[in-house]
Amino acid sequence: MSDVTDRLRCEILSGEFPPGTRLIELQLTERYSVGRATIRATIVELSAEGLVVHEANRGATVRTVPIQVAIEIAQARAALEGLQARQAAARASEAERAELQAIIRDMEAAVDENDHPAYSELNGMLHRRIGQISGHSIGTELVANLRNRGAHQEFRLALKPGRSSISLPQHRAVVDGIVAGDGDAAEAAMRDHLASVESALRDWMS
Amino acid sequence: MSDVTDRLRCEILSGEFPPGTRLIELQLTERYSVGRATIRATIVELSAEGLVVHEANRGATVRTVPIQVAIEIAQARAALEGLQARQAAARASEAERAELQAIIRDMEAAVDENDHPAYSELNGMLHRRIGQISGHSIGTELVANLRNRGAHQEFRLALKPGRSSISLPQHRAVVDGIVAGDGDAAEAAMRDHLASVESALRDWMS
DNA sequence: GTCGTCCAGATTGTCGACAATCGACGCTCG
DNA sequence: CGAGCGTCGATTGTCGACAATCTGGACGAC
Repeated sequence: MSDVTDRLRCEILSGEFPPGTRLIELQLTERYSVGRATIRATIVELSAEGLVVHEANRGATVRTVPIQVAIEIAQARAALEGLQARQAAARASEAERAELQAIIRDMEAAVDENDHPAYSELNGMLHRRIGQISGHSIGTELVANLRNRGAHQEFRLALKPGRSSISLPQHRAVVDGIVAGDGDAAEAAMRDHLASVESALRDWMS
Repeated sequence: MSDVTDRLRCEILSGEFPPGTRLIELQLTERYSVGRATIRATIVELSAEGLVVHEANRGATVRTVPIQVAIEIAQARAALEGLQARQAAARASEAERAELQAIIRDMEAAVDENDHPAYSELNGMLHRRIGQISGHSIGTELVANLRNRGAHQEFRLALKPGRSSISLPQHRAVVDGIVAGDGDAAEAAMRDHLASVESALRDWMS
């Protein structure tokens, strides 16, 4: 919608407004130099995206995502992205298959060089690209929503040492399934991958 | 949020505003006797729910759902509700298992009496209840969203003669799996059920 | 006759101001 | 000294008005 919506969303995701922060309309008005009506619209929108909660007459706060809900998010993503992986296996063109393999190669290089930011970026790109290739617009939309909600936790998880060496072979399995046109394998690999994210979150619970 | 949001959502779902209708803010203002700011907020909200599309400087229209997208909705629901059915099988209390069986019995009665509205209502209640029992808040939220978006098509599909006699045994299989505590069976049955919805939609495509 | 331009009406985007509501502080009373 | 109540500041909900933008049709040039 408005440019302001993107900016606020970005600042929430980057941790500028930590979870639990109250979003006071007047403060945001002067921060972004727009009227309150605009701020109001962005808050309603981000509320629908699940990034903020908006109680009547009590204003909006940045959503705090309990570990339990982060686990649910990972489960829902497993279900939806598994579906996407299956369809991507059936629909990917030759060029797209090569592109996915190239991303995997870049990820291997990033792991070798211990370049965590690059790996994280490639990770996001791989998931997004598979969604696009699947052609599943609804799934892509819902997954983007879920990714927003879980961004904070995923960010922390990615920093855990040794995490990338666990997830890399799982990603490779997903891409192998898609390249081979084996929808069952691709879906299973994707669900495995996100199940491993889920169990890592459970460990983190303590 | 506002009471107006619920009213407008209801009227869209009931067909008062058919897909493609332009939603003009001034008309809605006088229809609901509220200011334009309120209407604006409800439109942003319904837009986020996917019920209406809202192009910049061009206003809002009731979303038209092409058959292709309706199929995607059914697929995404299959993935998410399959997950819910699995978890419901693991978590349902004795009372809840009995409740689900009671709904199935009521559905059988509705089919016997050819009471389509009652069957449709029970159908919705069964799916909703399974979502609640699963305790999966994220999944429940996403499924509610998807149900809204596909409401028109599902409505037409439900009117198709003989449809209930196909879907009833599928529903029974889902509940049987949950009652038996067999998560795999419950998930498979739910996915089967929504796959059959998908193929019915594909038939309807012609 | 057709294309491009321009104008008028309609509709949306944004703003500032007022009314309604909530939370907290301080005060009084038991 | 503690509980209940009233008041006050802060924040949100709503409204009307103005500015910006888009749509459709009329007009004129080629």
